[in-house]
Amino acid sequence: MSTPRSFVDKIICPVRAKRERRKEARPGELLAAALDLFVEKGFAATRSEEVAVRAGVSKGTLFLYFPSKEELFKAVVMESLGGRFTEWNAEFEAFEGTSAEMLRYCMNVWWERVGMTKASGLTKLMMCEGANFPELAEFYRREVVRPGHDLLRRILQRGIDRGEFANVDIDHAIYSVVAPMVFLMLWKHSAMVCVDGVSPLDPEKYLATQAETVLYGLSVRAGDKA
Amino acid sequence: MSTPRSFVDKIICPVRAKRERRKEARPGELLAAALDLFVEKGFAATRSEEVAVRAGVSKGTLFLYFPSKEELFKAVVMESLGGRFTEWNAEFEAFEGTSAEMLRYCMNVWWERVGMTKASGLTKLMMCEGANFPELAEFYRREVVRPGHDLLRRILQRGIDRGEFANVDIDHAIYSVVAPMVFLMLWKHSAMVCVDGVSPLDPEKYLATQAETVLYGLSVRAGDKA
Amino acid sequence: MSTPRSFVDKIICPVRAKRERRKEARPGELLAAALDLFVEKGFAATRSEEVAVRAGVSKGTLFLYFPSKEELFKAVVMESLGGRFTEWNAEFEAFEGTSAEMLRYCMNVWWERVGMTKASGLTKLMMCEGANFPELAEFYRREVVRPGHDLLRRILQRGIDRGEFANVDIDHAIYSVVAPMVFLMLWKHSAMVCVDGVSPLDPEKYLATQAETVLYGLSVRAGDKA
Amino acid sequence: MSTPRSFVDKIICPVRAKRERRKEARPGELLAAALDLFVEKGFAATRSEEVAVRAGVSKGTLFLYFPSKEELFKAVVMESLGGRFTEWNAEFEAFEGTSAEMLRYCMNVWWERVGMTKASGLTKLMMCEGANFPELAEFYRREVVRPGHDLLRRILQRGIDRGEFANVDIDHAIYSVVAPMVFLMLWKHSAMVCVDGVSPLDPEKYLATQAETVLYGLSVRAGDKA
DNA sequence: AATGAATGAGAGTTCATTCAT
DNA sequence: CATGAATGAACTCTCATTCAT
Repeated sequence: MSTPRSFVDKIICPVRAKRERRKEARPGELLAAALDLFVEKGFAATRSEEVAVRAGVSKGTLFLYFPSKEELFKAVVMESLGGRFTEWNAEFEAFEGTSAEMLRYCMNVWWERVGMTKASGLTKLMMCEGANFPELAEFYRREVVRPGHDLLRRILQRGIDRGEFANVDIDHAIYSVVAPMVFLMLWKHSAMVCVDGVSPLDPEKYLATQAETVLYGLSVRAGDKA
Repeated sequence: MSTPRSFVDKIICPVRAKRERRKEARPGELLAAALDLFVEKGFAATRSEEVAVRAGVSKGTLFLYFPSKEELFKAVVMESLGGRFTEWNAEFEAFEGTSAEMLRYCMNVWWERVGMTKASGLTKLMMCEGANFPELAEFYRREVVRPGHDLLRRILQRGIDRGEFANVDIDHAIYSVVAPMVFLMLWKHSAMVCVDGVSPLDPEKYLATQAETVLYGLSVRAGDKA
Repeated sequence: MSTPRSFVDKIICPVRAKRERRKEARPGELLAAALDLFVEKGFAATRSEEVAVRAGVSKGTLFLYFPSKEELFKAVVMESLGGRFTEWNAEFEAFEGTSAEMLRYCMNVWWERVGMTKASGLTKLMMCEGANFPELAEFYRREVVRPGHDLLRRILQRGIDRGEFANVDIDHAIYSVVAPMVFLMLWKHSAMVCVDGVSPLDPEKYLATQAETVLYGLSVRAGDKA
Repeated sequence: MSTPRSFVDKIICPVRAKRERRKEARPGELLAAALDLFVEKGFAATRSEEVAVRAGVSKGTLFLYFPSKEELFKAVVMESLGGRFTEWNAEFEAFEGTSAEMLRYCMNVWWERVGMTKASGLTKLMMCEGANFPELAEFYRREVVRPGHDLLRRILQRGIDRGEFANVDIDHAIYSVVAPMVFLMLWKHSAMVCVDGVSPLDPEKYLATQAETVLYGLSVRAGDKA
């Protein structure tokens, strides 16, 4: 399908005539504007024209690059999340160290690259509007949720295979890792409704605590059967 | 179906003409239909006519009972949540037992009466769409969030006053109690996006664990007594 | 057609049981309420229910007495204007005095019975909304404009026949008499749009002046051919 | 057709792509269609879509140029009346001649530019529907009534200052001038209700007569000089 | 006779999408 | 490639009229 030249392209050809550069940059600017607005107002409430205006182009141009609002959203998801799993998978494939360190590292980089960025708003958005846009929900599950779970599964399996983790039910363990991440994303993007003041939650600390809790649950203790 | 009928509706007059009977039931039927649809599709995505049709009446009839979609939503919120606080407050006013028991009981009945019912979908809805409907968000904060926080504040204050709880920062403690509730509501209504199969989360167990964590944080330990 | 028991009926049977009296009075109360509201807000902008409420009955009752809003309006017109011409015609048939006195008297009683009453609002209403409700306009012309012109025509014809008035073109003369009346009605009911303060127009004086102007135009002067 | 094109529209660029040409013409076409329909049917009874269709576009296009029906009406008022006062004021600022001539000239050009054009229907409309649309009434008073009265006031004041007019109450004098204009507009647009045939009123003659009456009232006569 | 709950056509307005330029 | 004028289906809300009670 039509996901246009991604951020990767920018690295390939660094020098260009200004006009040409802008042209090449169009999709990226549109995706950035779309990400901003989708996160800020949701999918349904974001008007196509607003995206175009924020990207500095006209309404028509948006539809030149993305055949519909839904495809635009999918492209945003791929740019921000789905398209980065090959990179992330490779990074973790090459990881050397204990599986506990690997899991901690995973949660940390997740926070840096997703949790604390606008991209986390996309997950919140899908939780809010997924039911109204089944095709988007399915796409998100396929391109983000599944690869994410698979990555975690490989980390956990590595730990078990190496005898570092207890032989727990992996699906259940995945959820233990994912739950605090999801909670953080929701809290970050929706807290204003439920608390009057500012959220007194320190995400890094919260995440570190949850990581240790999970790791404790995964630890091989006396009496466990290998 | 499990939408709790309003107090008034329970006082039924057994013998009545058909038309009259329907009239008495209308607001309740409309509120039930609205709750269903708002929770299912969100506020913006729910069309007024759908609510009417699901309640078995025509578009116009809905506006006979509620002057606008926003007022309908407010009525749903009052029926399901806001209007029940006087009852709940009275119940807790009369509570006898330790403050720890009181807090545990609070979280349990919250789950039974809100968390596990459709009403929990309203909180999720507000977190998702609150930014797009500021008046509704303000209403929700005034009629649900504030009374809820006040109820918790009284429980915590009682514990502190009786020397059962440490002299912690109450606002912070309220958040500790509310956070897992909020998380559960969001999880329950959005899990389909984040997990492939059924969520392996056991809400009661999760809630019980969180309650004990909070209570541990509130416990008076040696060396405290600021 | 269904013009219901008119005001006349009230004179006929003065003593009645209270309940019965109210019943009999219904149409009159509805007509009074309708006149008020039509004059105040116009025909299209007056809601049927408002009329019913102001008359102290329910919406359904209104349609029991008048099959539609248009028929209600016609009944109001008949009650206030159209139905009074037989009485007025008889009164002028019996008039003794000069035709000039007759014309002055005509304009004076018009002011007392129509111009200064709410009924004058109906003429303004027809001028404003007549184009949108052709059937009402036709009805109004037939039942009010035509009889009114006929009455004036007879007065003028009497004056000419008796040699009191010059042998002018009667249709044109009718207009000379009607114009200031229409002007007064429009001014009375619409001035607020065109002047900031209160209208400084004294209707009686204005009318008297206009009457003398018209009479001067009708006067038989030297050189006129009889 | 005789709707006066706005100043801007007159500056036409003879060579242009068809689409572009249409776009330039759109607002004017819509305003012309709106003026027609508002005058013909009134504000409330004119449907937005009708205006669009008469201008040869679709419903949506209307709202591309005017954000609401009320704003459309205001634009029509400005195009036809409110926006022309700067031009008219300048014209009268430059007037040389007696103040009596000035007043006669004022009433004459008013008839040519407003009274006999469709624009006069807007005044009739405001008198009919002003009470139902208070914001429009206020706008009309501010943008049309007030500037009109101010223009007249300056003429009258000039006459008094130059000793050409008696030192009368100016507000009262303004009304004397305005009243026949208002009457003419109402008569013109509503005569079909009040007369069977064609109105035998000659507006120019009527206006000239009224002008002389007013001027007589303003004339400085022996014994005045308060 | 009287009620008022119910109806549904119709109004103003929005916005994703198309396409002539 | 880029534009932005144009479209029209869809949405919320109103109100004259009906009819079961």
